[in-house]
Amino acid sequence: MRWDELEEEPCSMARTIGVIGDRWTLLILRECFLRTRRFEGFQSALGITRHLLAERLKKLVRLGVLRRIPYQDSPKRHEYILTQKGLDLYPIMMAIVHWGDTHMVDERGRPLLHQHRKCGKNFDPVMVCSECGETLSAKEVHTHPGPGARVASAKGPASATKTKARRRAA
Amino acid sequence: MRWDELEEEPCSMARTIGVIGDRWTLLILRECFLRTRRFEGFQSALGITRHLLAERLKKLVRLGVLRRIPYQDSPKRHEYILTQKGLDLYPIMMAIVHWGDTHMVDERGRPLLHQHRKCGKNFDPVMVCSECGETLSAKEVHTHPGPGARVASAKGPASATKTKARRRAA
DNA sequence: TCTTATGGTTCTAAAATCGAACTGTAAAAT
DNA sequence: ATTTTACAGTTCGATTTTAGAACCATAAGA
Repeated sequence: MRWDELEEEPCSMARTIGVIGDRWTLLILRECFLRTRRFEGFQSALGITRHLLAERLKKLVRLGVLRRIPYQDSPKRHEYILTQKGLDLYPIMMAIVHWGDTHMVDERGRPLLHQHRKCGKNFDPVMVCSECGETLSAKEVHTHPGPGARVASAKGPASATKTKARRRAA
Repeated sequence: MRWDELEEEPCSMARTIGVIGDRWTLLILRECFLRTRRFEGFQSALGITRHLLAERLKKLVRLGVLRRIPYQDSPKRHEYILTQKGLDLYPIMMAIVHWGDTHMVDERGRPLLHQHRKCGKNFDPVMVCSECGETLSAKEVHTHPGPGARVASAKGPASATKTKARRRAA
């Protein structure tokens, strides 16, 4: 399975990984949620090479996660801000941070606390069932094929009917 | 910032990315949650090269995400199963799947549905505040430094006091 | 005029990944 | 008895990605 095939996989996880599944992209998105908007800002905060940063930003714009907005002319300058599609990545980011808070902190404790404006308290993100509101864990969930599932073909990677050349973005 | 520096960053997200922040690792973990346990199973489901698979499994075991359990002698064979630390990745996986379900499905719909055993219904995962139970979104959250935050040094990547050579696992 | 700020692009070297073959044990098939 | 299959890797050369640094371009400021 190559990278440009990921988005064609009949699996929402594989497709999402095709968008955010590399280290720099996730760190760039972290910066976005921390209100970084400009090339220099990303570059100095992350230490990413300018080359890769330019490429990743382009990709995120192409996929509709970021929007490229001019904020001055001559020289043309742009800011990168999250679209709604990008903002919707927030639960993923928070889940990642929370796992790190739980399993990867050192003796000093958490680097960052999160305060819920509505209730005023520092919180952890909790995943619940949209239907009954109860906390979810892996063992309480049963998965079964949905309408977009691939037809059960012989095993092996990807689908049998080679769906090449049908590239679409977002 | 190199990969082996990620786990030393004062950021739970960076540290977590050091563990799961590459494409193959995330796909391997997807298979784990789908009950795959053996080398051949991962390999044929994913099409990953055996070389990389062996390396990634080793890494996940070293980091305490998977446990390597013998299931027969001569020849020695092992299964890879999620530890509690690994099971705790579930909210991340579900958040990733849910984003894909929302933004990356084609006209046919979702490849996979999730049913909550307790209430019996197909559900979406929802992220709520652990303190008040309300649904969370990025704009309602304020972040501030916690005890493990790095002391504000001059800007630039990572900390000023080069913390090299202080490698620890998990 | 020289320096700085910003947002890139280009280039070479190093690292990661791919793809395929190979190793080794033991059960099953011929 | 010999060959084939299943499984779990390891090894190795070729390809692709990433790192690191320099370079280009525009305009403001010293």
